[in-house]
Amino acid sequence: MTERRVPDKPTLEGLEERWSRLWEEQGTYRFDRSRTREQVYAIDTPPPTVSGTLHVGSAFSYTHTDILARYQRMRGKEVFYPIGWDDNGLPTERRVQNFFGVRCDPSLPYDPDFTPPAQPGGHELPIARQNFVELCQRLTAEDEQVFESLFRRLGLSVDWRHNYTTIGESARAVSQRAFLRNLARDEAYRAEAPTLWDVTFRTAVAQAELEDRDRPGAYHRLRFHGADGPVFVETTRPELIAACVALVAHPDDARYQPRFGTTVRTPIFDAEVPVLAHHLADPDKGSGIAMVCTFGDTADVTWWRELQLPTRTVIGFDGRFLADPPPGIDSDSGRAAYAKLAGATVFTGQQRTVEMLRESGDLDGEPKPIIHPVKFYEKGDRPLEIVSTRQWYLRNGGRDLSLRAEVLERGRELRWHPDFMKVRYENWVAGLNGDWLISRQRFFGVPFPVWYPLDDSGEPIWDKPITAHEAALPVDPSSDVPPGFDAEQRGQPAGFTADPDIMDTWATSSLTPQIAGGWERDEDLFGRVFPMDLRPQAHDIIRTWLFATVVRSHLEHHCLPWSDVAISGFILDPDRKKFSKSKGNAAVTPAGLLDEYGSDALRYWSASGRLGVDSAFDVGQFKVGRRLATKLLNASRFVLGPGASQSGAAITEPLDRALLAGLADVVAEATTALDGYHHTRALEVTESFFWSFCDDYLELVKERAYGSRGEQAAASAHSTLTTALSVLLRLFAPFLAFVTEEVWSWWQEGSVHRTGWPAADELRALAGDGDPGALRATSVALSGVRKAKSAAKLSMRSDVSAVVVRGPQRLVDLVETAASDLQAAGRVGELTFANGSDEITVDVTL
RNA sequence: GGGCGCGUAGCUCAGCGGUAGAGCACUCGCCUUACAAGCGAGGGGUCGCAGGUUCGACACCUGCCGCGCCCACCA
Repeated sequence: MTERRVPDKPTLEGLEERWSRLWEEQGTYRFDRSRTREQVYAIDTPPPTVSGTLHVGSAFSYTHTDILARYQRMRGKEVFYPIGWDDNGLPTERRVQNFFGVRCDPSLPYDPDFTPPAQPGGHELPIARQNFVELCQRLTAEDEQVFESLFRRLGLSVDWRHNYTTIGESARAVSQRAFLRNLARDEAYRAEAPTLWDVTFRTAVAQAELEDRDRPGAYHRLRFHGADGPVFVETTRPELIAACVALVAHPDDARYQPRFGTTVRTPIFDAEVPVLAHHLADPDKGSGIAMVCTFGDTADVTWWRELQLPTRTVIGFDGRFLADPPPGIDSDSGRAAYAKLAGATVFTGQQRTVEMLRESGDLDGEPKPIIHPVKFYEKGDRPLEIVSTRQWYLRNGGRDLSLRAEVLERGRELRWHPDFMKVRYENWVAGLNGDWLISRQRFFGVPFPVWYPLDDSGEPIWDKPITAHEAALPVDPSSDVPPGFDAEQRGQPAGFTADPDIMDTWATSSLTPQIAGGWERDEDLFGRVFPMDLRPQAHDIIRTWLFATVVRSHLEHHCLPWSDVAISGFILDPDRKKFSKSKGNAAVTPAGLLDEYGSDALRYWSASGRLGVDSAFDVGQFKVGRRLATKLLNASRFVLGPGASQSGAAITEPLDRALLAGLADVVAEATTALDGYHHTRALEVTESFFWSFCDDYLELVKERAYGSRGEQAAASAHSTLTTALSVLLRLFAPFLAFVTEEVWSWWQEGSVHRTGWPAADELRALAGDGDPGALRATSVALSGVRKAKSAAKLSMRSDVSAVVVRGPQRLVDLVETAASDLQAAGRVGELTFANGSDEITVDVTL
């Protein structure tokens, strides 16, 4: 046995610093890339958005992943556990804007000597795109340091050498390469179409980034003028009358059947629009006839497309009314009315429109206030508009039903933990209403590796894009020159121009298995890790990250990107609302919690949350976790304390064998649970066994271990204690990474996290004929003795003159095998046994 | 409107066809050579409601109620 280094006063303080440093120095979690795919367990870790502070919910779910990683590593798998930072995209842009008080103005020239203002001023300072991107890189680099140190402190067993960022060179190259291949296979295409548009950020957004929010609105009942009398239409968006291109009612609606094929004139603007039939019109909504505008909502888009209506655009990219009226408004009165709206915001435009409607008498009655859902960009704070723009799309099954069936099938192939989360994927895919819009009119992201030739008058030829060579990736088309051109030809007639857009951040993060795995960069590595084993993530991004990753892998590799997905729940406020840091005291930030309770306590709290289940934040679990970790230190000190040198001795005592037999059952159950991704169950059975190990077994064998019954009986106890401790430490290791490593280091060589997971059959061999029931029954008897002392308000140390143990013969026999231990633990003078009722009871004579 | 999940002790949650469980909180004890940031003992629940299946239901089925979330072309 190796030398023991058991401290006199074991403590949790300082363990995190010490062990995270040693793990790094010793390369404990380094991936051994000589292993084959079959020997590897590869994890596609979510790259967190580095936007200042980590949410407790993230600490929660990242710990789930780490538990699985540590388990697989102990099972003998070589775990590929990289991590990345999601730094590209709008969150970073916003943070940079606020942090430095700047905004990106792409029309400005690059200033190589630019330094940001020391104090952000009252208004945002416009700076060049390149200067802006440099600030983004500078700030994210700082944020990433903070995140890395926090994750190390959490004890995540990632291999930090495989760190990547979504704005980094390899991520840009992978994103661009995958895009070029999509383009070559006609999976990516460029089209001009009505687009969901955020007027604050002035960018297109995708269906997956929408959310509904309830907002106040009002039904306005408008009078349209027809040859056969007025038609009344109810609308929440009267300001779009100028964009009206038709009225639609249901084909079966008798009220409007006579009108089909006729035209009416719009109020105020006096434009002529047809009355048409379409099955999507709902006779029960409003007056049963809807005003089709270009574009008020997605239903308008459907009608516009299916009824082949003209386009009358009134809202610009900035969310304001365009300067000139759309086609169709020809009368002087109509043009005059429009002039009152030109340049106004949507809100103001509505107010002015209502005023004009009142004046003209075309508002029937008063507006009826309602609360109704309005579509927002999830990161925006103004309602989305729909404008017609030219954008890049990626086919994802939104339009092509056979592709949709394929990606649905991929979803079914995937093993979901928990299984019911699969429904969200299927709901989402079934509800897709278009392909994936991947271009964004923003600045800090991966540019499209594409240029356009300019014709002789300097206009881009959009349908003849010039693509970069894969070998040149990553490229920045705004500074790099396309194949076959000179730099001087940029912007010149017959020259070229860069695609101005960047990719949606999900267009990059949907390729994390390829980025982390070295696709087309390190094919040897890629072959050892792809397709991966596990995608861990939360349920809010099933429709984005998970789905998009499945699509990219399906298109490029014709397979799933991973075999299993583990979905973590959310952490909610104690009042069941979504957790908000703003309520905030520092103790609910991960750093604050780590300061107060330590990593193992935080890991314990995380581990007690099942996959897929949202849980209320409860500081109680932190206390329990910390107590467990402390208990582990103290119990280990006893097990490894003086006299504990006879490990390896024969385990002869029935009680000892009973303990090991029970532990074998625990190992079996924990193993099954973890194999099935039920980490909470594994922790629960281990923890419960451990507490009874401490409270009952340890107390029962204490005297014997001190030598009260001679060397052989003591040796049996010590051998059992050290064997059990070794097993328990390994069962706890995935959960309590620090304290188990600390105790392991007192008496073992190497890291507990690189030792083998315990085997139930080896323990059973040691346990021989041991019966777990013997320990259970003896514990019940001991408890009876304690109860008698407690009722008499005596110390547990006080002597008892006589005890009779009664119960069914079989159980009494089992207790009798541990008679001396029971006698010693209970300080019982005379111990006798008798047949009795159907359970163990004790008669105590104090 | 459709779907998913949840509703068990004051709180956070396990359980699951055979007489209700844990931790926290609470009460009462105990300085006990691993641990007083500890240990021992105890009180506390008609398992959301109503039907049904069954010898037996907290568990299975049906319907309701409540909470949360996802999805939906929401004029």
